[in-house]
Amino acid sequence: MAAASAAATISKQMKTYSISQLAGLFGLSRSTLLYYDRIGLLIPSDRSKAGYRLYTQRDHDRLGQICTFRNTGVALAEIKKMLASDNTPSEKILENRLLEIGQQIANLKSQQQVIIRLLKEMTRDVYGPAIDKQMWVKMFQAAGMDEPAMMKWHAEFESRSPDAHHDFLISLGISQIEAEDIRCRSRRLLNKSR
Amino acid sequence: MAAASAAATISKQMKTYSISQLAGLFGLSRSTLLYYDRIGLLIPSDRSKAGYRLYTQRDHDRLGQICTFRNTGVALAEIKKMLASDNTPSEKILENRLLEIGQQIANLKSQQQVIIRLLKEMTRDVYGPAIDKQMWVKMFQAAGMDEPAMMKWHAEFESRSPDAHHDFLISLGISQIEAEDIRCRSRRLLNKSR
DNA sequence: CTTGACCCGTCTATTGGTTCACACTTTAGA
DNA sequence: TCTAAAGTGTGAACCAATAGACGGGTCAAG
Repeated sequence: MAAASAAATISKQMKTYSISQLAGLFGLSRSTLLYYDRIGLLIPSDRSKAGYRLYTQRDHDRLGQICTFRNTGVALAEIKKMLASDNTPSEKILENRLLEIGQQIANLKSQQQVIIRLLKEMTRDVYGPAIDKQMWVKMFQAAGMDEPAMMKWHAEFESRSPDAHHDFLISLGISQIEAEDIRCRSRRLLNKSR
Repeated sequence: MAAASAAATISKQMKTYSISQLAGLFGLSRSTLLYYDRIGLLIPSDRSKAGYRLYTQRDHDRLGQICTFRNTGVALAEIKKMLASDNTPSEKILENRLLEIGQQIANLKSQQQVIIRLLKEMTRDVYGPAIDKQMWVKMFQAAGMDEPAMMKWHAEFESRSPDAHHDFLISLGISQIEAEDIRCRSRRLLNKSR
């Protein structure tokens, strides 16, 4: 029993990390590790005689896993479950998360639409009906959209409501011909991708 | 002064809404309106003699605006600012939000990548290296991906790391020829969109 | 006048932490 | 060896944006 205990107990020679050390290693704050301890997600294997948390290599590895799952946006409670039962009910959780992400992206995209509509209205009020195409491009670029993203956006707009897309393009002061060109390219992109 | 007061005061005949009525009208909960009152975002213009909140038509309209901005995901504090100064410093806020949304979408997409990588590893561990193509398609479909979305995903994978994409396709038990076909189509889609 | 539906304010819980206050321990330099 | 700084412990409060429960007051119909 003494031998078993010796094997099970954390060896004194083993390398341990203090809370701030470990946090720094993973780019987390001390507070976060305190929090993980509190919610039982990562409880340090040992304490110093003064009560300081001592994280072992195993704790270090576990935190690595936690960070990996955290990067998927899975809730901490779910991560805890996944690490507890180490076979693979994890799959379901990850698949659910994949589904969630899809919905969230869809939400964000619809928010984009709303904002763009609002900005369009506001700029029309202020600058008159003829808004510069330039200005829109600048605005989209400021929003992190690059050329392909803008093309994709046009394609989506075109598929969602072709008439509104046409009106929108015309409202930018773009010529009929150029507008038709953009719509045509949008439709082609759309056809390619389905 | 009596006349001015009469004009400024809320007329007794004016149609008013109770808190639950108004909430129902906009698909919100009573708690939400209570909260909006507490943070000063929407304070009812009047109270009944028993202290009940009475929302006027103007309150109703203001809530409409609030809901519109809420649909853009702008924080309530920002909405409050926008409604307070009614010219257009709102633009900056909306543009910032547009930027934020772009970042959030990028985050979510990277989360997707992480999950897909994890799921791939897990399924390989459990079912051996030869995973069914069928299974992946089913999994993606469960995640809300349709054909065009899957094609887009392949295109992204191809652009991000062509070798890994190739390995991935082969690992699904897909023939060299079919894999080449998919990669080729991915590249074409990619070229079209940039 | 009673009943049931509605409303009141207040309190708690949620997620993933962050920040604060205050006391104790460790470590470094003088 | 003393002291000051840095590190650590605990517990609590705070953030957004609600949701729900509580005990008690109010309103309309029967």
